[in-house]
Amino acid sequence: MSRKPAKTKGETTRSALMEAALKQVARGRSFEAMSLRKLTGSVGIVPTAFYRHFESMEALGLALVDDSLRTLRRIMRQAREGDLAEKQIIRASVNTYAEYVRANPLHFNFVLRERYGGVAPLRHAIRTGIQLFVSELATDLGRFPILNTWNAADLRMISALIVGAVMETTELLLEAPDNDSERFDEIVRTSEKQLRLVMLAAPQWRSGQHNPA
Amino acid sequence: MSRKPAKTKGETTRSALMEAALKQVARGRSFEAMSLRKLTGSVGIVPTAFYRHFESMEALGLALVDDSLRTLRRIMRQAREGDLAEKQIIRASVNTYAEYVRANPLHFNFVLRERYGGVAPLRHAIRTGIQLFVSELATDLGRFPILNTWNAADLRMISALIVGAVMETTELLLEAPDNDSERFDEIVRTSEKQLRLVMLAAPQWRSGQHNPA
DNA sequence: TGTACATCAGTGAACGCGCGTTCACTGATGTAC
DNA sequence: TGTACATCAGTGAACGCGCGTTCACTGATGTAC
Repeated sequence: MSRKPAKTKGETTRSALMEAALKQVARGRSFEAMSLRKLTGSVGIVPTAFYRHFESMEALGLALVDDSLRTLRRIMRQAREGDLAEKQIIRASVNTYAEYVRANPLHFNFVLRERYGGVAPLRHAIRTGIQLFVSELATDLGRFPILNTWNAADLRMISALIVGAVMETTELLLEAPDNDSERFDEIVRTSEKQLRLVMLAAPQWRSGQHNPA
Repeated sequence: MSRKPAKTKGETTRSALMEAALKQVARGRSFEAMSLRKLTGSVGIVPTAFYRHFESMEALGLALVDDSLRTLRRIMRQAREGDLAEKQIIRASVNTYAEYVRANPLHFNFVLRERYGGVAPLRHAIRTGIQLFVSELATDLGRFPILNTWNAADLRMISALIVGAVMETTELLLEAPDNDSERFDEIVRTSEKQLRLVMLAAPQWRSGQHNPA
């Protein structure tokens, strides 16, 4: 027996509630419009039992944001530990990322949808999380040879451009039918091209060229 | 008296309902979670009078999508009629666009939010509309000297990259406080830089360079 | 210009329904000694 | 190992509330002649 034994009954119900909520969002329902009664019904408990696990729907939502952002942080860390010098770094990163999205569709979907959702605390937590990614990516990009002379503002600018493009790509990946691997490859190749294009410009960038201070 | 006389009472109530709904969405409420009773209450009519103007909430939503996409189409057309040869075309376009967003925040906000919303028909109508913009932009970009040798797939690729970046910019513009013109300028300048960066890469792009067929 | 009628926008009572939340309860599992 | 007690997850009745929608109505505005 390990020190982390099987989940207690309460823990499994708790995660069943979270998973059911993620699936509802993936089916198109916004978290704001989700009903506590339907949610508990779908995991086979009585409505009042919900409160054994969460103080409120909002608390459930914040737990989902936490989990989802943790998933995103994991792929960021993984990318950061990759080989900077690798020749095909863009292709490798895009491939890794796309596989990861396919492996964790519910978390990526939740973040993309609820970033614009109607529940303010969730929306703000997600926005803050994404802003953090943009900052971290900016720092990471600054370590690339072709970008290490860039100032902080420009690194953030290119970082925001990349994050925006990657979010659109993620959207497309999530929409693609699960079994359509041709569509999947097409999206991945387009995303790779977009990043290559952006990076192609980097060496000749001069920050103020048309915009002298 | 003109040939287009003052709106009838019904027409003003109808647009009051639409405007009130747009404002609710701008305040953070998602359209899916909006209540017919609160909406009618906010324009000073009884709930049942709603049906004098729309068959259902969904019909209201679709009317809002129509209006909002029309607003977007207007700015696209305006951009298309601009001078292609103009030296500072990127700066001019970004400035025009940003002013336009500031002048029509409710429509832009509605499109950005409900693109991910929970009401499927609205979401799909918006998605289709945006895809159309991407295609049109691709066509327009193909007329630029530095891009006129590009193939259709690559034009769509760069077009999607640009639309993604512009949507993120729009998001930032909508979030900025109305009176903070410094913040407004900062967002506009960053957007301009992003587009300049993308265009800087264009002349040396070779479609298959790391991806031979 | 006056009259008769149709259309239109809004009213208010009423309905059945699903909602979140309260409460006192039950029975299973875990812990102390 | 056995017993007593505490904790925990789930139950089910009950509540008051806001919801969308129905219906028959009213009174103002528009139209035909």
